[in-house]
Amino acid sequence: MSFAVLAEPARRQILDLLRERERSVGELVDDLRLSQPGVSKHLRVLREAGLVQARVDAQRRVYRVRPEPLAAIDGWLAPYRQMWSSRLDALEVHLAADVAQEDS
Amino acid sequence: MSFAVLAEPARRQILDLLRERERSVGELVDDLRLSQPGVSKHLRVLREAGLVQARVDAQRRVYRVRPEPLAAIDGWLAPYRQMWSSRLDALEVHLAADVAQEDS
DNA sequence: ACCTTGGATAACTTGACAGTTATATAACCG
DNA sequence: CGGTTATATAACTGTCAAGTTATCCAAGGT
Repeated sequence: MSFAVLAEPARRQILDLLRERERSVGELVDDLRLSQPGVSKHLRVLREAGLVQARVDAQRRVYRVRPEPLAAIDGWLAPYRQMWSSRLDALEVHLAADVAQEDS
Repeated sequence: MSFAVLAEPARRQILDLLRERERSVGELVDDLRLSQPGVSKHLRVLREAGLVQARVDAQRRVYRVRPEPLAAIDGWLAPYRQMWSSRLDALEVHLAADVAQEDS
């Protein structure tokens, strides 16, 4: 699972940037206060995790997001999502009950 | 965001175990091939991230999951979820079109 | 052909963290 | 009380990963 890949803030930021639109490495370097090799290294990790994909445009590599691997994370999260949403539901019921009490 | 906390497989495993039912540290040690101080250390990280909560029962500390902080991760994931689900939709449409073509 | 641009890779340094053993703390039990 | 159980913390070690600079490679432009 790619949790470890996403643990790095710079990599999440890269994904967020690429989510808007695809970008070349140089554009990412401008946005990410980080050296060019640093960006390339993160991109490599993301590429090997299948989270981004590079297209060659002359001397540039233009990267874009591939969201599919994130489904695994979403899957891990799913049972917990039920937990916190049911707790929210319970909270709502509780609050509603309080309001009802105020009426009496 | 607690991505870094979840990057550690042992910590995800602890959460998964606690999701079934609350457990004492000792029970977790039995399940997680890991030394007792190792487990305690992971529990500390999880506790400080608000992902687990300890209840005192005599000499034991019984831990249980607090799923709320995972909502932040879910929130980060949300826009990507749209991306991959819309891609799946597109795939379905594509497959449906293929089937339709076979009919002709 | 030469120089420049855009990225990737290499080599290195450093810091963080997971795991360990040993020890402290605290509550229960006889 | 004294011993035992349950957990936390301390101190240490080793590994790994992120960041850096320097270098390589490929493609473009003139």
